[in-house]
Amino acid sequence: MNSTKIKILNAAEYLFATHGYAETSMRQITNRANVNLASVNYHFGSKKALTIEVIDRYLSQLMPDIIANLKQLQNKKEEPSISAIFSIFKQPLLTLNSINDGGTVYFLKLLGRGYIDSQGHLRGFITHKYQTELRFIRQAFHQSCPQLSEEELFWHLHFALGTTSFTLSASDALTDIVKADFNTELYLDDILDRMVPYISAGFIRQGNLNV
Amino acid sequence: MNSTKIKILNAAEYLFATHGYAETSMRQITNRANVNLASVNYHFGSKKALTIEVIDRYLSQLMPDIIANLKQLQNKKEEPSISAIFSIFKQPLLTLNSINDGGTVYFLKLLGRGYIDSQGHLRGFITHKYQTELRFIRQAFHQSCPQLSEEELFWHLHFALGTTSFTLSASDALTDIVKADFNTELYLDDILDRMVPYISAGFIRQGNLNV
DNA sequence: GTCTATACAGGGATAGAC
DNA sequence: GTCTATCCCTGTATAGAC
Repeated sequence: MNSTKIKILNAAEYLFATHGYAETSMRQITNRANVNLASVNYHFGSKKALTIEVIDRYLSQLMPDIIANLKQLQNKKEEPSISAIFSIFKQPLLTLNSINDGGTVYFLKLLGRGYIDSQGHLRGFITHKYQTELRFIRQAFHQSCPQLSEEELFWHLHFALGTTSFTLSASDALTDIVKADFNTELYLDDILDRMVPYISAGFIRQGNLNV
Repeated sequence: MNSTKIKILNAAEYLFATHGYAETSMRQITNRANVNLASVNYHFGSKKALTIEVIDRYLSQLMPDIIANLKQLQNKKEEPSISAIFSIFKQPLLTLNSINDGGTVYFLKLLGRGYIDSQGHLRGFITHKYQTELRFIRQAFHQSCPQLSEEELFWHLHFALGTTSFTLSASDALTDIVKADFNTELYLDDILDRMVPYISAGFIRQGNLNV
């Protein structure tokens, strides 16, 4: 149990999610973690590698959970509802809160920032390390919803991921705008409540799934 | 006619689009533009301000195109569908790509970054300069889906922006995956075609309205 | 193995001479 | 407007202490 690594991961996760990747310096991270500056490079190799490990801490728990839920769904004979499909992701995502308080939001924020920010290094890492899991997810979805082609599902899942991670990444800014323009005080729950129907609609229309 | 400003803008635009924002240094920009390092800060104030002006060169071309297309659509007698409105954005966006290689993707990446950025300088600039254009666009959407309140429309439009920015940020990788796994050759054009129905679906309240 | 102090090159920004 | 010199901060590498 290396406590320095974990202290760095926790500090980096918080700072990356709240201030952004580029706006967070190694010195800020190590100050917050109460460790020496050089320990980041000793334990992780580079700032970029640290970013990936921060996200992978969540992914390594998320992926097996999703696969397990998918296999469970495949065992049932009936055609799955759209809400059943979403709960495949919902429960594993909420479980991330057990790793670290607010973990679910951190993960989705970091994913969004990482996808848009980095030169595709995060993407490359994920598609390489979780190659088999990602393929399994697509194939399982295809078997469960034969009315959508595997390729259509691939795109739909990515669109949904985009909506989710972008919205959460920008959630602070968006709630500020809404407060200024519409005088409405919104919290994360409210945003999610607005987002879920939007995401679902994109699946229902083309797929003709039962709600 | 200040040629130094334009030389800097051209160099920055190219380098930002090909190597990314963070990976492009002021010294690279000024070397490519054959101007002095300090001239960037003299003419633009900061690297961030330069970025905003680079984006604005895209915006200043995009906005009139979109408005023109919208007005053309409104001249037709029938009520325009949501997907028809979204298709309005497609051609102007792709035009950015023909002006500068990778322009479409880079513009949307920067737009996404600007919205994720909690400081919101880019957001403030856009909403101020393109006030009337943005209001016109919002009104067009409001006419096509009057069942959505202004606040709901705000969120839906940002969900759509998130899907677009996120997806196109990864578009090169996604087309690679699709080619490898499904043996389908896709271009930016095709991705937008797949995205429009998905984005539009979220604007339609379950069951009614023309798609 | 782990941690610390420190050196270094490259980053953006700026003051002042021209 | 333009240029030089310089400032402080960044990520990274390394030598040496525990």
